[in-house]
Amino acid sequence: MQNPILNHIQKFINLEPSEIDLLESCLAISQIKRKEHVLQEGQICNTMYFIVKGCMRQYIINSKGTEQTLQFGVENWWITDYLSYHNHIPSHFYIQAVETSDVIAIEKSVLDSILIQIPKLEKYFRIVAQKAFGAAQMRIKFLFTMSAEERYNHFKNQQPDFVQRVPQYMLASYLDFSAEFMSKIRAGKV
Amino acid sequence: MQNPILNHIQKFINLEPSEIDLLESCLAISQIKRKEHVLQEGQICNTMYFIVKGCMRQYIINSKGTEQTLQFGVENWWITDYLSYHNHIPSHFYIQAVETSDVIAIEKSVLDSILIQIPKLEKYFRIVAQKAFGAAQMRIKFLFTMSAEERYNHFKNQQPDFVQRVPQYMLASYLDFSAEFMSKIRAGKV
DNA sequence: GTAATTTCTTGAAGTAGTTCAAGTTTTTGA
DNA sequence: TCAAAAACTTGAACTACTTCAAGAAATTAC
Repeated sequence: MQNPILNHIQKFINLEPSEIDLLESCLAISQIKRKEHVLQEGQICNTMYFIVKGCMRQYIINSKGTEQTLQFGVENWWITDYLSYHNHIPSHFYIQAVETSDVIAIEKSVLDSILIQIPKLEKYFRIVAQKAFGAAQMRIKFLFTMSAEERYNHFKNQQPDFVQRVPQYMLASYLDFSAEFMSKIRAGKV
Repeated sequence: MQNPILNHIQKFINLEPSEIDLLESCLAISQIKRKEHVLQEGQICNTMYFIVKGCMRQYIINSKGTEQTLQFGVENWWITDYLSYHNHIPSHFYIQAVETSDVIAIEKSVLDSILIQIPKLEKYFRIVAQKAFGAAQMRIKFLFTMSAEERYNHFKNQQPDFVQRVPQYMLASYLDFSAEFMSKIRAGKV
């Protein structure tokens, strides 16, 4: 059974057998235990993570000491801090496993070398990044135009299973309201 | 004098003279008058715009009929709706010139063909999209962690000239507060 | 140059959310 | 299996912002 990342890549580009071999040889799956961090605030992020199985999140700790989740990643998503990655500057974010997860961690030096050997992969990463940016724009639209309750209901309609999968306080902060208010929304007390 | 987009591209990749010629022949600058739209809500976006000179914005009209700016673009920025562009679905956004602007408009069919002829350009668009996504993540962080006044001051410190360049009500909506509140922040009445 | 339009300002009243604190329930891991 | 830790709930008090309405100032375009 081949590396699951290859299925994802081949949704966007076609790979030659030799290219598949090269990727198989470079890309190993590793397990990140629940609550384990792969990036801490202040570190320079020089790794991209492809999530094979599980759930990761990017979060910050705000001035009141509360965690706020900026991004979740599940199966077939990439997660990293692209700004730290590209500019070699300390990250503003934590990246952590929400569930014990299988990921493919690719260091920048390795990826740069793979991209030179298989230039075709540039297209894959271009499309992944462009779609992610498009999704971020929609996320900002929802944050701007919907009330807290509307954001919760919209998210629940779009991702009914995911709502069960993560602690409510993480989802509340992702939707930009407090854990207490989430409780009241769910109880119909708003 | 060569097409200004070439300077931007060559910050990230090296182009051969023949590739420069090809790009010069495909890419023309057009002028978008102030307030003119290049994308309306509901249209399918099949063009990317590179801003040579001027200022564009992406915005929505919310349920109260008020415009809310999600993104500004200035010199050397790309602006488009990537989700509509990639998925061929109707856009949620308007894209409009804030100032009369010079842009290079590239249709998807043309760009796809250029990318086949100059695969190296994939890297350029990959990096542009990854950096844009990184910037969007930071934007969400600021929206989550700062008060309205902090967001205004932070933006003013980062982009002092830009604050003068656009109507305050547009900047207010970009920073996610009302035009009236912007007025009070600036007057020190908060 | 001036009318028309757009943008900015101000105060008063209202509200969608937060914060706090304490108790309850659920989940985790040895 | 059970103690400890993590997650969820509730109500009361509070606040950072919005909304509205009306007038003033600045900018645009013929």
